[in-house]
Amino acid sequence: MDSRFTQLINKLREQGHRMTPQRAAILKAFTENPSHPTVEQVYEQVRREFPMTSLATVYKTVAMLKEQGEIIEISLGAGSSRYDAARLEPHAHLICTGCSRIVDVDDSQLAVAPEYLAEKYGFNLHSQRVDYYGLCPSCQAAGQSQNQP
Amino acid sequence: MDSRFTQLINKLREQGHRMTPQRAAILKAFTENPSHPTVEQVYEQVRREFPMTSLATVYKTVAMLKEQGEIIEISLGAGSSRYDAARLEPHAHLICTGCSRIVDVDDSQLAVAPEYLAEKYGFNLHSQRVDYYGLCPSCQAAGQSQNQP
DNA sequence: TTTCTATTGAGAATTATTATCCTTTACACA
DNA sequence: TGTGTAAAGGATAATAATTCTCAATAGAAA
Repeated sequence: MDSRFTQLINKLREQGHRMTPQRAAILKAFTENPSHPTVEQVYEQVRREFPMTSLATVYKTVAMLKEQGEIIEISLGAGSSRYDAARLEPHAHLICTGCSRIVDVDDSQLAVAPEYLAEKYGFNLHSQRVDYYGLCPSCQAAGQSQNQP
Repeated sequence: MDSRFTQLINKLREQGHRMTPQRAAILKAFTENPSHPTVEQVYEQVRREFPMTSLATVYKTVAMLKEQGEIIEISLGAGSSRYDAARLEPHAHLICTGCSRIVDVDDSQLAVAPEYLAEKYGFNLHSQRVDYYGLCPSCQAAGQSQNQP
């Protein structure tokens, strides 16, 4: 079974997108980083291998992935957006308001009722976002104050 | 029983916050507008009554309300954040990716498992965000394309 | 009233993201 | 293996949202 990275490369190629070394490195960075990185973080990572890469290229790649529904944007209101391209199956996030850590949560209990809502309100749903905000164990221990999301 | 607006005014007063006419108007605009307005929209509304009000004042008020946990920010990645200060009870949103309309959803089925997660992952949760993205009935009828959130 | 300090207003500054525009290059096809 | 062409890249300017700054104003407690 192919990795998410390989699958994504193939899918994009089939759709007629060109595969440049920069683009492949960006895709690799996004799909293989489980910490929900920012554009800036991916940019730094890619630059270690391709030092001439432009930040604009990372943004353009993100825009393309969004169009394809292959990346999920987690915008927290303040600072840069975080991205989740490692996994597409619907899942929830635990977001620490102390240190901004984002933890993925897989739980059958969480994938609730989109089809029920679709019927009740007439919406045709295509994606979802379920985030819980709070303090992670280490920030609780450190006695961090709770900033709002 | 007092309105959300009145309750909020009282709570803030008790906490030692001063109540200026601008601030009261901003609070009223946020708490009594059910359409999840942006800062800019509240600013426009408040200016009709107090034309000298500054946009910065609205932002400062939002920051204060965030600190108090009295407003929920819905940042959509592109454009301005939307705010929900009309109701604090946990509820979900149906967000139309065609016209950006945000519909509140009250449903017991949706308030899932925070305490369960808190235990499992050791997080101390204080708020949540449950958003479903899709097309509202009128955008479906209009054949709008589905932009990602 | 007076005093004290939170709050305001106006605009500058900052930050993230998008747009521009010219160059480079992936890739289909000869 | 070349070649044409349009997609993609790079550098930087532009835009948009939000935050900061600081002097002036005005709640509210005494």
